[in-house]
Parts: sequence; C-alpha cells; structure tokens
Amino acid sequence: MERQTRQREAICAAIESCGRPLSPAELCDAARRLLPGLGVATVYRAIRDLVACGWLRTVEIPGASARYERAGKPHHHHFLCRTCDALWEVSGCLRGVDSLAPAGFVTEGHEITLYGLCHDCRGAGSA
Amino acid sequence: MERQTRQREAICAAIESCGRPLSPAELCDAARRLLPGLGVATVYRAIRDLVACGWLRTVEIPGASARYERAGKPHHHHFLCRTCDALWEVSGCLRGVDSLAPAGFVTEGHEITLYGLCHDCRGAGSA
DNA sequence: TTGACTTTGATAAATCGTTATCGTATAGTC
DNA sequence: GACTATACGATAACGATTTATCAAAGTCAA
Repeated sequence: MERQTRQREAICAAIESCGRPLSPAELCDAARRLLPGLGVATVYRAIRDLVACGWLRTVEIPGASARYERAGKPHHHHFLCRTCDALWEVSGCLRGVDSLAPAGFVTEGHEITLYGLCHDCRGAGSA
Repeated sequence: MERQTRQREAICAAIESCGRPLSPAELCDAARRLLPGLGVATVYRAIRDLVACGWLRTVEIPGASARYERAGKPHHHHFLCRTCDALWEVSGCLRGVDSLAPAGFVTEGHEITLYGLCHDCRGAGSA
C-alpha cells in the first residue's frame, strides 16, 4: 500500500459507495464497474492490505464467507438476505447480550446476525 | 441409516455425551475414542443422515465451519472460545432481537454468537 | 524523461472441508 | 451358517476460495 493506483482507488471507491459489507467477489464486481479488467488477485491483495492498515474491517457471518466493511463505524450488526445473499447493516444493539454467557466465561465480544428477506427481495418474491 | 452399526453407535454416543456442538473433526476424534479406526467418511455420512432424519441440527457460526448438536433443544445460542475454538451452548435469548431489522425487511430468524474465553481456557491462560 | 521499484493481471497452484469411489467387512435375515 | 444388501475405511477427487508466480505495466522521485 505504498503507491496510489487506479486499481486501489477503484476498490476503495467501491467500498465507500456501496453502503454494505461486501464479499471479495462482490467487491471485485463492484470495482470492475469502475475499472474494467481489474484482476481478482489485486482485490485480494487490497483487502489484505486495507485490513492490515485498519481501513477495512472483516465481518464474519454464520454459514457464509467473510465480508468487508469500512472500519470505524459505531457498534452495529447485520442482516443476511436468504434470497440474494447480500449482507446489510443493522444499526443498534441490545442490552445484556454479553451477559448471556455462562458463569465462569469471559465475553469479549458478540455478533448478532438476522436472517430473512431484504427490502429488495421482499417485493420481488411474490408481489 | 438402515442398519445399526458400531460406528453409528459410537458417533451418536459421542454427540450425546459431549454436551456441546461439535465440528465434523471434533466428532470424528470423539467417536474414535470410543471406536478406534473410525473413518472420516463414515462420520460425514452419519452427519448427513442424522441431519436428514432430524436427529441432528446444524449450527452455523461466524468465521468457522459448521458444528452439529442434538436436535430438539429449546431456542438458545452459542459461545465460541477464541482459545480452544470450542463452541458452547448458551441458554436463553433476548427480547426484541428480530425487531432490530431495518424497516421493510422481513426477519425469519437470528443467530447470536458470543466470543471470548471459556471456563477451561480462562484459568489455563495466565493463572 | 529516465529508471528503480512497486503493482498489476493471468493463471497456476495451494488450501481446506467435504464427497465419491471401490474393494472389503458386517448386519440382519432366512 | 449362508447369503445379500448395506456400511465401512482408505484414499482420490472435488469445488470453492485464496495465495503464489512472474513477466509486463505503471508510479513517482529525481
């Protein structure tokens, strides 16, 4: 991450403009719309470097491979659409999540993932 | 799943006696303690069949491959130990989880996963 | 503009968990 | 006990994702 290249600009712009966490493949597609011909390896290299420097954050979700979102956002969670497989941001959290842990366990963090139909797929399905 | 074999007995016994969701590899190890020489393929076959017949349930967790637990338990969640990678059962849930979803989204279910140190690793680490 | 060094893109290859293959062993039935 | 279909174990193959390779292109300071 020492030089500014068109590829990295496209990748960062794709993340900034998308508004939801992206998988490597989604990010690759989105960045290719800005810079056709962009290679997969370049996307993976950028993800690695951007996560390393703290600009990007890894979002782990149950039953699917990781997505990436802009780091530094306030605490929030995610919604995975079962139809289009897109991951959406969910603002807020709940009180007492960490204290669900059994006695004797030390809770360092938590993930809440909702599943269902996103706004786009809800309408498209049957109406 | 038509015949009762020593292998399947060992696999089911391992699940029953363990008390927490197991990954295929963990299940294989546990069952091998009861029946040395048990093959990996047999474990995967048993998991497939036991899930299909409703005896076993798949537990998806963020950032790791699936675990399996005895089906039919009341609604609950899980705690993933960052040290030993074991998944533990967490009883209970919280009110209002599903209503965290943005307007226009249809929530069908949710997962809550806590991360930290389990009881065993808490003591082993530095004390 | 030059030139050293970094980054890129195409593709090969590593990885990892899971499944298929196939000859042998076993359960269950008669 | 004999028979037959099922299940087993070892291992090859698979699919999907991620990383390594390397020649060519691009960046940026001088």
